Amino acid sequence: MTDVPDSYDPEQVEPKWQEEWRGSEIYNPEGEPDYVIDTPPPYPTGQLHLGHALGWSYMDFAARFHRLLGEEVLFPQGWDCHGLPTEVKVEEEENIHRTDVPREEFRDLCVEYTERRIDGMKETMQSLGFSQDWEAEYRTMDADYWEKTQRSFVEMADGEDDYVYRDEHPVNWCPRCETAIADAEVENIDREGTLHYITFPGVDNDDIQIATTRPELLAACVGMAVSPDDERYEDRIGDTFEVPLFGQEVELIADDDVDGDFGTGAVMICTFGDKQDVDWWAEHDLDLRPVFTEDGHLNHLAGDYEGLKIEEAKGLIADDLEAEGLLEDTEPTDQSVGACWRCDTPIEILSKEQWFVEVRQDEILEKAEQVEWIPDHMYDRLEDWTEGMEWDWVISRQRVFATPIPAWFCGNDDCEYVHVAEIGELPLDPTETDPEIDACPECGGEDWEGETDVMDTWMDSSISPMHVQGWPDEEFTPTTLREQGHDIIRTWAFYTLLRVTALEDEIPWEESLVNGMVFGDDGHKMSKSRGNAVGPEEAIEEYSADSVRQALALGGQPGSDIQFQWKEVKSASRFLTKFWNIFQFSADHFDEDTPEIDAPAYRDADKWILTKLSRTADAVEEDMAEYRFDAALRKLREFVWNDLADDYLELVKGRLYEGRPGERDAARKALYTAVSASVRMLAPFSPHFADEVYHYLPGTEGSVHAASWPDVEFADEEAAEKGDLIAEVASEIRAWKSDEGMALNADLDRVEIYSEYGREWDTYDLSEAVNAPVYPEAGEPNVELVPVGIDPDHSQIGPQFRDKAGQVIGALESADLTQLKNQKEIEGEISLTVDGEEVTIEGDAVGIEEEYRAESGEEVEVLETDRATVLVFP
RNA sequence: GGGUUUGUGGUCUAGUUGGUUAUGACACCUCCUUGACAUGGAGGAGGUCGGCAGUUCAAAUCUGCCCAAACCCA
Repeated sequence: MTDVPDSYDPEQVEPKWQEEWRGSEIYNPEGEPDYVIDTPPPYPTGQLHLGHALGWSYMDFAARFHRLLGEEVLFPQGWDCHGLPTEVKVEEEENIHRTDVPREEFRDLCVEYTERRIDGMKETMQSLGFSQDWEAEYRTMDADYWEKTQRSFVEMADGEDDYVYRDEHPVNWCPRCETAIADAEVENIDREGTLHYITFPGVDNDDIQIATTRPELLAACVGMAVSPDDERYEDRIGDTFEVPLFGQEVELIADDDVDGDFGTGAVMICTFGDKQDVDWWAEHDLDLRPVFTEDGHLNHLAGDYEGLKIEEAKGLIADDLEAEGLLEDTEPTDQSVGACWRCDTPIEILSKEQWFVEVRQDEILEKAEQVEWIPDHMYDRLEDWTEGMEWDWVISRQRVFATPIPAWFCGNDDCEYVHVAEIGELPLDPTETDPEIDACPECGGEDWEGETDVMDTWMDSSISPMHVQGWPDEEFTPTTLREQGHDIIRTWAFYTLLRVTALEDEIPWEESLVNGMVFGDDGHKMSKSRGNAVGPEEAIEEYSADSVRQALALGGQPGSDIQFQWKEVKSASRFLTKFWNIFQFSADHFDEDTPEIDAPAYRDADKWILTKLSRTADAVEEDMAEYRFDAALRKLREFVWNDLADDYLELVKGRLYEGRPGERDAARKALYTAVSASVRMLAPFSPHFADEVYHYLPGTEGSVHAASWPDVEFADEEAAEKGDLIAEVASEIRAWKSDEGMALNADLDRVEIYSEYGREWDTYDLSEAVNAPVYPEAGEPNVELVPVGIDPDHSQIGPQFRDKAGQVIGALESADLTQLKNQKEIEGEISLTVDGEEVTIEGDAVGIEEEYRAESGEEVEVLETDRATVLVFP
């Protein structure tokens, strides 16, 4: 084989194979798949970042590995299209407000925009060599997908279980996005606020002071509260006070949840400042005085302040309190405020009529426990989040670009009937279509008003495993794997568990593999302002996709955060070069018949490398099956570099160049087996490189990704031991030559090797490797033997002597070495006096370290390895 | 404030049920063009395994406390 290029050029090779794969069907499963990935449908931001690259690499490693095992793998790719950020971008780009154009037109603009974004991300995915089945691509904005979302809604609304309901209830509200949002979409941000000490004049009693960071909520004040244990207010429970500036009268109540140490120990209760207010309001049956509008202004209940923005009102009201002499003091305070995770605007809590999905914690957790979480502590996160859920999931959004809620309201103002569509009517947009039923079953009215609210996008993505499994046409069976970042456990994983449990009473996936975050080279979160952000494209261009993938695999074990390091990418690229050179050298000795070499006369070195290969393949397979990609790749690299290249290749060079046909064939066959197996094991990590090598390898047909996992059952323990001896001696002599300043191929007069294998081993390859005649010898070399120390076996001496073990070791160390040696050799045990007592130690438990010393003046060098004593005659 | 996770040579990282000399990579120093590879080879220096206490004959590993960081939650 001489047509193998001298060097490996990923810039040319990678695009070539990507093109090849695109035109083939190797990533499309045939028939019923065995291994199904519920790929996270990313939000089409247009940019695939390294965090995505990590998650997708994990999935691709798993997909390719399972294909090599002969499984039919379904690795689809979806896109979670709907959502606010796109609406905002489109508004910016078109310079319009979404209400400026008809809903349908605005939706079309969003679709068009999303398509462009998807294309960009797809390109990066392909340049990273991911092996999705693009025939199974889906987009949640397509009608055939959101038909499923609507169907799932209808089933959950109509089913006996009745998960979906409509109600007025306080919800998180983003005043900028002007929509309700779910708990999962609220993020807490820490900031410094101002604590206002405000006097509430007493009605027929003394004044009281409260502390609040939100004076703009005075208009919404419906009560005051103190801790029941607070002695300062012991006699004042039930007293009435007047709300400053606004005049409504409120009562002081006692509640355990008041923190008496904060501010003055008295707080005002408003509708609503936070969730705590909601609790108090519900528990003490207080009035509802909502003062905020949906777009973040004050309404008529705020009197003169009507129309002001919330932030403006805060300042003005504080000023006016000051003017009235009711603002006692202000001080800075650290506060944590809920904010919209999409735009960081502080959220408000408004009481609104919305659609909800009931959260049934127990049944979600029951299913979550049946999922295998990798790493398993990720289950705890889900459990914590689930148990901490206080409110049901609000699924309606006051937006446009999302799945329409298939429901209508009776057009008769006096009738409150709400009609949910039948499954047969779907997909539909209720703002454009009337229901199939004619008359309202309650009032007989025939006019219908379509629901303009749309669904939370998590309603789309939380049925992804069902979509992937062909629901509703096919009966649902759990997918095999869900891979995702730990940041979306509380959202996507949670909602998916909720939905699949509700709809199918099944787990969505058997295994949930969680990836960590990817940090920059400096160990910090990647950010543009920090200047440590790296995109996949940049890294590919610098070193190759195959190297980036290896660097991601080796960054740490799945689940832990990893640091993106250029040096790892670089060392991966060096490994590929090394592997290429090994292959190139090997290929020189291969021909078309090499794979067919039958009954080769393997020598010890061959049996040794095959045994090592077999062990490596087993270990790597085990790691891959457990998603320990880091360990798998590390073991593979060590085998290829240390065992195959450094040791085996050096040993068999002589045989390959000058051996007799039979001897040569054995080496060629063993080498072929090792290279062929290694390249297949590398295929999940570096698929382009692997295909390139595989394609040049004789006896192969088609892609390495359609090949099978190496099945090298070779176990010759004795040959493995002898091979270790050979490799060890070769390496020791190489090191010695290096130390002596000799050329590594310098010839030697002869080498004698004394080992437990005596004369019963194969010296041919070693002799070639060290360039000297090699004489295996039994017995002891004829040189002076000097004991230099002891090597106690703590695992024997420890348990035997317990608390005396330290003294025993001490006695051994100070004993006369020659005497110890004699005792051990003659009696098989060692007797010592320890602390005035006679103790006896098994001979096995004490190793005697000895060194051979050449007689002075003799032309011989004595080298010691673990398994042998080597006499080198230069 | 609560929870989860992490802390190993300059940097990143491995270490399965406690057991001799703690893994590898990168960087660093010295030497070497030998018939795959100088993107290579051989050798070397560099660690109180975050700290303190405890359990044990024996702790990177188990327990407790403390410190630091990341994430999640309040």
